[in-house]
Amino acid sequence: MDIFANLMRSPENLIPMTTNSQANSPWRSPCPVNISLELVGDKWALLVLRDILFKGFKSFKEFSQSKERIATNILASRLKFLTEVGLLESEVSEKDARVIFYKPTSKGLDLIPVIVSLVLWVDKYEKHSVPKAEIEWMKKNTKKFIAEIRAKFE
Amino acid sequence: MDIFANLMRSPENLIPMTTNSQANSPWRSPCPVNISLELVGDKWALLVLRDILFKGFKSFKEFSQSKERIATNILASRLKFLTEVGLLESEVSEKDARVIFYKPTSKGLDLIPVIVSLVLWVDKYEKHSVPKAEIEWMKKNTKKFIAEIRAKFE
DNA sequence: CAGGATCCGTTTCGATACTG
DNA sequence: CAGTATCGAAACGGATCCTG
Repeated sequence: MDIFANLMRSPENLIPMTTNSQANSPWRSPCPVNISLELVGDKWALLVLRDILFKGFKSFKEFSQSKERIATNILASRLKFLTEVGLLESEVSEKDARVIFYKPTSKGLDLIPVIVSLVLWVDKYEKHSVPKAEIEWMKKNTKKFIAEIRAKFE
Repeated sequence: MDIFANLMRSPENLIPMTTNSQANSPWRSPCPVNISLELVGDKWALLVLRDILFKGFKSFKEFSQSKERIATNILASRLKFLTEVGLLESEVSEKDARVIFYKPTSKGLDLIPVIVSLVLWVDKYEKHSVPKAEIEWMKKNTKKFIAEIRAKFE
């Protein structure tokens, strides 16, 4: 997991803008478009977040049994990473001391709109083997939808 | 670039839902949350898109000179991939036959909202070394902002 | 049995040199 | 200018092992 350590150490992961002399650019001054490489650059990070936010997964076991079959070592590293950057927090189950529950922080919950907009894009252009009605509702009531999911964790 | 070939071949890249028996899930039926792994799982794909959509980059040279210093072989593979999946299209410059211009397709333009929501999230939580005023305008006039960028390519 | 660490072969990345 | 070719470094991921 050296890559994450490096990303965290360096401010470069926040992709600063280059000079903006491009004619086609909509910006007058330096382009304020920062993308978090640490987050979007990893196949599993956003995936774990989706499992938590939209599927209600909480424990290591649930994540590992997800259809994508993430390897346990990879999963462990991602949970650790997401916790370290403040997107998730963990707590030991009261009922079973072996079980650790992961839940999104406020910062993590604020990613819901990002995932939602991505989901809507995917639905428009890629295979959708999922209920059309719910996607439609999600599209028409985006804010409410986001609020509802948020409410489940607060 | 075998990974992309495989992703394209397999419908698995559209992360189908597992059974949804989780108590905390907001879904009644299979969760319609598909994320395009091929796109978000790669550090460079979204980055190239950002350079095109928000910085107005067009040519191989411009991308390669971007601050993140993407290696030329990686850049070539990503441009090829993004073109193959229909997010970009290329055309040879009329002025210089050596130069190839890449521009977003309609499908690519539809990703603007995704990137915008990500940018707003990043601005809220990560270092912002960019004009606050423009981010604020972008936040308050999101739709107009998106439309303006779109208009530059249509 | 849950969470996760270790080992290790395989795949992918990415810096540089090089080519049409 | 727009890419390939090469090759060492890094990450993946499956199996297995460890610990409470």
